[in-house]
Amino acid sequence: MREPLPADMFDELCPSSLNPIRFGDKWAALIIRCLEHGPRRFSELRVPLSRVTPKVLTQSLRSLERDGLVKRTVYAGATPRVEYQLTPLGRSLLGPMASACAWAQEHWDELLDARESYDDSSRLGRAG
Amino acid sequence: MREPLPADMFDELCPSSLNPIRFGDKWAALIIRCLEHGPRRFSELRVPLSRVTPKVLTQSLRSLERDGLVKRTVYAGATPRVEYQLTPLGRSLLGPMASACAWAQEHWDELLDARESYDDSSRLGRAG
DNA sequence: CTGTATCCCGCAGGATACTG
DNA sequence: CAGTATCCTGCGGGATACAG
Repeated sequence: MREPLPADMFDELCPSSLNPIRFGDKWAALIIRCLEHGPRRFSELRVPLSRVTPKVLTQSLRSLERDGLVKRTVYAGATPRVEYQLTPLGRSLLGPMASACAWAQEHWDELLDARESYDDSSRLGRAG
Repeated sequence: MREPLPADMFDELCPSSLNPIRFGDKWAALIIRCLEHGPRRFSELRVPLSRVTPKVLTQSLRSLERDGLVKRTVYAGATPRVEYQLTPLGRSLLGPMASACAWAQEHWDELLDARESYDDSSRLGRAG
């Protein structure tokens, strides 16, 4: 209950200071879930991710590709056709993500309540 | 393998567009792990989180407190003494976080390798 | 259809110094 | 000891338009 903490968490724990725990950029997790049940084309992804501009979607996909989580396949033909799919490495993230997702489902209300009462008492306590 | 995706992932899946999956701000996950084995004082947190300025550490802690994940306790006395500890809600995050952490430990090398070969072929392929 | 090209901006987060 | 106060910066990410 009172062992000293390691001197530098950045060297001691997960590589790169545990930042992979954030699962990449803002849309990465959502994209991965969109690919969970099979390959999708760019335009197919744009539907559920309607709030993401094509530029940003491309950015995120490139980043995922770079990290070996997603594979991009171009099919030759008259009209462009590109498919994105999870690599085995990408699939291996589904477990942890499901775990985080379940947490959110289960505790989201608590978190919102906490937030609300914190804000309330701040407003009252400091009258502003 | 080709069911259509839900129209808007933001309404369909985890609350707030799955963003809780990012576990808060840049340092949140690290802080939570620092509190895993019991309450810590501000200055105790500063040691392992030596790269985080006091301002930012305070910010993150406040945010965690606001979300009901961390409890802040002030002990009266001659000199200031403040302790931070996980709430039950905060503890409930340890599971998912451990899962994400284990993933990072296990697959970090693969990810780095992927990144490297992606960057290499970009450099060669486009000669830039 | 699958993206780039530009331009733009808020704000998380860092540096540094100071306080009760 | 446990923070604030200020100032500053990068860049993630959005809007809009265009291209192969």
